[in-house]
Amino acid sequence: MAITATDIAKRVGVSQGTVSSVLNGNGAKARIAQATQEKILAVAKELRYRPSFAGRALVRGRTRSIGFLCGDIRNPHFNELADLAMEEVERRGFHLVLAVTKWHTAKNDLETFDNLLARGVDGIISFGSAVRKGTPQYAQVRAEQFPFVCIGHAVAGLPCIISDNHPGTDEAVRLCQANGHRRLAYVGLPEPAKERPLADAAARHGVSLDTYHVPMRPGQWAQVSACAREAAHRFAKLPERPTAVFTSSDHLAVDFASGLWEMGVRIPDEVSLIGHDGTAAGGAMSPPLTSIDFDGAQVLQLALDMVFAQIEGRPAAVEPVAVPSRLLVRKSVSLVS
Amino acid sequence: MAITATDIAKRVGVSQGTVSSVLNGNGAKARIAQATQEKILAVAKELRYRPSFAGRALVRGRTRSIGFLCGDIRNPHFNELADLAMEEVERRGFHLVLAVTKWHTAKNDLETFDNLLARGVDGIISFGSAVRKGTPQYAQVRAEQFPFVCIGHAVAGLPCIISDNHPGTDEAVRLCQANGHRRLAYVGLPEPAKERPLADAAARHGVSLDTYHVPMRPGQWAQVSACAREAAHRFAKLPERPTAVFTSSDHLAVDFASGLWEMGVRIPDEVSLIGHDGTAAGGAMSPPLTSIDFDGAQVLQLALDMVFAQIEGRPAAVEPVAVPSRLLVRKSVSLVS
DNA sequence: TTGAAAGCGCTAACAA
DNA sequence: TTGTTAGCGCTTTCAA
Repeated sequence: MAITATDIAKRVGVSQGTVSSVLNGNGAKARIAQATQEKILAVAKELRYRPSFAGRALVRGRTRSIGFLCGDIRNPHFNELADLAMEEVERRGFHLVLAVTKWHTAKNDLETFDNLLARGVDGIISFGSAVRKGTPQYAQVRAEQFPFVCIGHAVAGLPCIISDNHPGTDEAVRLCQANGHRRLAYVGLPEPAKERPLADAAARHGVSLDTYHVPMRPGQWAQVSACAREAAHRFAKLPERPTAVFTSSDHLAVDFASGLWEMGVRIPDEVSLIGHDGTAAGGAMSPPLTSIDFDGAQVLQLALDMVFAQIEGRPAAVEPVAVPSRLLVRKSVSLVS
Repeated sequence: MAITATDIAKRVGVSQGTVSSVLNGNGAKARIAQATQEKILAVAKELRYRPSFAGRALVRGRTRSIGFLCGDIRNPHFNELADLAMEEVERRGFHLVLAVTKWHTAKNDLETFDNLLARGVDGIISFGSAVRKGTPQYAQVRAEQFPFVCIGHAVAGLPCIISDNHPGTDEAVRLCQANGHRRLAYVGLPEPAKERPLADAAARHGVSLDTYHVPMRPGQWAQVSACAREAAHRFAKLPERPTAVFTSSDHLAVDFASGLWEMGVRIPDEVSLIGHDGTAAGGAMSPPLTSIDFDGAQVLQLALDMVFAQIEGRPAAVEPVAVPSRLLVRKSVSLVS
């Protein structure tokens, strides 16, 4: 069994309460004799004492941990964000608990959310859209004022941060247009928040837009790669191909590009490619991927500020905060051949 | 405040102990009346009761969570493994708590390990090499018989799983040799476990081997990408380039390939590339990366079996378990031009 | 300057 | 069939 504060107390010959005060740095406040303090500290170190997480959490009513709910930790969009979040959260003395839903189903999303709650996290940052009006979880979060922030989806009545994809998308379409592209394509999951700005921009700049939804049913999440690859194969065989492809994510773009490569279609010479999310992983592609970025660092900072504010009792605004996207120009768009 | 078992007890008009029994499925064993059980269950659901994590952990002495200690969650090797681990661990009713060290320093590695302990995890799977003979952590793990498994590094006296890189590396070198390659290169971190088998195989197959260590000092971990890219730039300018490059990881290979692309050097036409770890991310490169795989799924399964065995009180073997690597042939190796 | 004690929410053994 | 009780390890207040 691990060693407890009581063990130390016995060794030093003081009460457990005294040990607790000293170990929490309240020795001075509690007016414990210097000598006693030193002895306690020494014994604690010698025995490699570490306070019981559970004991502490129980009495404090806090676990000092934040839940991070996302669809897939393999997706660079999420693992890069998780990485950032971990760093920041730890800087604040908290831990990050990851939970991935694999986007099986909305039901699974909610279950994962419940899991996180069961895990005793003090707040949740969610990239899913499951916690929405009408679900018991939504009611609970509101009733308990549970610290919560949703990123990427507007949830009425709850704090959330959404990306305004218009500016970045418009820039991207303009770039394509300037490079002579007249036929664009969207390849990816059905995502109105990304497709609408694209359709708008295409119309505005007088270029056509074809849409190829990657077929992904619930439970198929593991096969994104395969789907994107197949989509690329089909795309390559199209009689008259669009010359620039917008994908719903960098993650998908990687596989799509690989699929094109297999078909002998080269980027950016034969097809230009534009991703979404502005991940570092996109930047490490061959060629580096031009992408519609949403400034993850800023969004995350905002999100964390919002959860921590709630944890500290300051309520967060519930009007969606919109962060404008912008184009991250790299090397996957070129003059149409 | 969240709702407690006592709240339910009051509402139903029974004792808190009764509520606890029923909610833990011990209603029958405790011979609680059917009607009472139903009432309790109903109220619990209505109030969306969730047992306090801390309370439960305290009395059980377990948090039902496993720590996953790795260097970098952006590295596909780790995030793919973490993904697998999460799934399996959750299947067993546990949670996975991630902790990344960024490989700053050994000291940081140990601190992160301590963090995980402080977090109250019931066991740790570590990809770091910090917990080694001589450290207090090592002593503690042994003294407390703390459930622990190290992957990738042999730790005397502690359960560990290492990869025997010889078979896969030999296959890879043979493949290169058969394709006409006479000059190989190793690009990556100094990693004897990978370099030695490579040197052996090169000698055995009569091909030369140059070594280019990517300069990475502690704290520079964030710049792997930049380093790999620069290494590629330097490599591209070499007067007489080796024709096949072995990297220390798929992660690094991605950036190295991108760097080569920028210099106009094409894979596999001008340079063949072989990665390490056999990640899905490598398979999504253009071209798909041939890689020395170590069967992460099997290793992880083994590792989890070992931690869970220890958690359940069965001690695990402390002789290193070696898993042979094998070559994952994809499309980044071709005939030398 | 320190000890004693209450109580956080829960489980489990034992009474009633 | 159900209630009571004793802790789990900790923080914190109040006494001594």
